[in-house]
Amino acid sequence: MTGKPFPSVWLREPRKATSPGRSREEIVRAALELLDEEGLAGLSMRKLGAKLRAGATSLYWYVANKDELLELVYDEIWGEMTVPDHEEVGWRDAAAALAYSMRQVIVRHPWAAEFVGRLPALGPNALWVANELRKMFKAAGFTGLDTDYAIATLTAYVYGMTIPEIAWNKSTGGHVYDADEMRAAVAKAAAPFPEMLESVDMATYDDPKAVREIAFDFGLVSVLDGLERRLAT
Amino acid sequence: MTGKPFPSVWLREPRKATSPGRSREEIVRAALELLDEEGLAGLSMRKLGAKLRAGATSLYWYVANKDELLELVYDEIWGEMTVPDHEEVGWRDAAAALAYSMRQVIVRHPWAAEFVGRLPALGPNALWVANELRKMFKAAGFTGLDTDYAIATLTAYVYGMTIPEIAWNKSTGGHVYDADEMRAAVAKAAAPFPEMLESVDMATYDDPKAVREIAFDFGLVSVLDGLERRLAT
DNA sequence: ACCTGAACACCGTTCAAGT
DNA sequence: ACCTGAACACCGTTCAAGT
Repeated sequence: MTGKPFPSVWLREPRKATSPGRSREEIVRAALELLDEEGLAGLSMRKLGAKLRAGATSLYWYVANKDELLELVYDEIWGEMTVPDHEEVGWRDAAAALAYSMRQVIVRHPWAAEFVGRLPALGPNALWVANELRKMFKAAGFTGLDTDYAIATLTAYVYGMTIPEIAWNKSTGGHVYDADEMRAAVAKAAAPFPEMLESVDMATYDDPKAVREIAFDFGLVSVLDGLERRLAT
Repeated sequence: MTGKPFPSVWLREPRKATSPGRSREEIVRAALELLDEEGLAGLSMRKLGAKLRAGATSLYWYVANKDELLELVYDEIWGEMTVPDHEEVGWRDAAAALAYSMRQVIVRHPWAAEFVGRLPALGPNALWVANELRKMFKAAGFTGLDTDYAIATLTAYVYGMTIPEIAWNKSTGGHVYDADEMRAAVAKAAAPFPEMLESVDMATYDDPKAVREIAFDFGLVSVLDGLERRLAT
């Protein structure tokens, strides 16, 4: 009963509802900007302080530490999701649209890809999205724990497809590489594995962005098909 | 033709095949130990140097920088995968077993969960696993780019299911919380979302580990069913 | 060929002191 | 109630100097 308290920003009261000068919201907004511009490694309390024309240590009045600030910013991005009305378009299209939106949010905030493995999404916006998914899958016919499993499966797919894609983007540094050059590099790396070479010859490196879209679709259809099959039995 | 070189450890030659005193392998092994014990944030070049009874800066002779070292260690863990023979057990069981093994590897090295979003897995061990998956899916009947898409779908599922699980483990700090306490916390957080409360009443928090195993199975079966359906048409 | 220590430009966070 | 600067214990990395 009186165990350790579960540690998360979301279970503590904010220091104040509002305040005249700086505020939690202002800090979170500035942090989000800095993260989008410079990435997770580019955010420091000192830089953030400077951006707000304040001493780095002033922020500690509004936020317990950097991790807590990141939790707040992380939840912020899930507020950007566009969630379709499943009663209009049907559960399957709604779930697919939500998956696309989720992918978009992560692509728009690449630092989030690194953050998924660090702290769980427990903020109000994340809960809102989870709840919308729940409504969709319940409408689809899932009951009991199966609803949770179905939600986890879909979101897992989106995370797992998007996170390594972001990692790839980072390693190429946003720079678009020449298709032939890329092919040559992959051919060299894949040399010990003859089965892999065939895919190198293919169109993959001419329009990587298009291929990724198709890949995402392929997997999404597969996952939704698979989930639908759970309903039939 | 003469564009920027694609930047990755794997495309450069190591400084030397072997060396008498310290070696790349020794450094990578020590780094892996440190990462497993203290996590990604717990690894510093200084600590690693101390562990090897060397100055922190000595390591820079074997490794260009910390990121490159991490790339090397990251590949190391994919060498721990147990890959079944698909000709013996059939492609579907083989793919499932590989998925379990992948999950195990990440659970065993939680720092990897954070790393997936940072740099792509391009090392020899990662390529080996990818190639094994390729053989399985080709045996299943996939052809052309569909083979790549199927591989991406399965691995995405495993990553996406495992990475947030690790994040959750981190936030609870390895400490196992009382089921009732947990229920109360979730109930509070989920208060604005009536649809979510039902799952709080369920058995989820009594044996979270078991529930996660079942969830993983549920999703894995769904994904494999969905992929199998791509073959039928 | 390999290793070292000093040095530089950074970090997150605490805390006494100010207004 | 809010903000500050100094201070502490850290970082990754460079580089001239040693053996």
